[in-house]
Amino acid sequence: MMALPDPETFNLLVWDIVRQVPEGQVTTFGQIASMIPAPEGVDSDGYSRLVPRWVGDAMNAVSWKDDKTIPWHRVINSRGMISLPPESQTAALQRARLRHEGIEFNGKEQVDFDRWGWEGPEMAWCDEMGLYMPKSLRSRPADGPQQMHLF
DNA sequence: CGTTTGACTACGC
DNA sequence: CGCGTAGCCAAAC
Repeated sequence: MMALPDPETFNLLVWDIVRQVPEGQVTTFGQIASMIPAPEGVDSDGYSRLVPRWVGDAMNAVSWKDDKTIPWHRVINSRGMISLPPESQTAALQRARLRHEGIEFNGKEQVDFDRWGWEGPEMAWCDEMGLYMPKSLRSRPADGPQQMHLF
């Protein structure tokens, strides 16, 4: 698919991906970056090495104008934390929105990816967009708030 | 123009 | 584990 597009086009693509993240789930800058093919090819494990920092730039542009069609608050860093300055107004807004969607933070202000991490978009959508399927952020099946007994 | 600075990550002590 | 560092490239200084 396309080589690395100009920044404007790149942002549009990133925003399209972010729009796929369902309410009540989170993704990371790195996970999004790994979906986008880079001109220099892919890693040994099949994923592109696109600089996740650009994804951060794209998110910064959104939160600035607070485009309501883009759930920018669902994008956090690989440590499971909000990546904005902790004291900033924007960080507070992001945290409030995530809490409102039922996402919890542990004592270290981290989100548990095993419970709220996005597993990526539908494969059909990726094919259509010419993107890689990302690795799931979950290392084990999500155990809901209360797990169900099978007898 | 050279420098500095990022909503980042992976890796090594 | 936690913290420091190197590597990334575009944008702002």
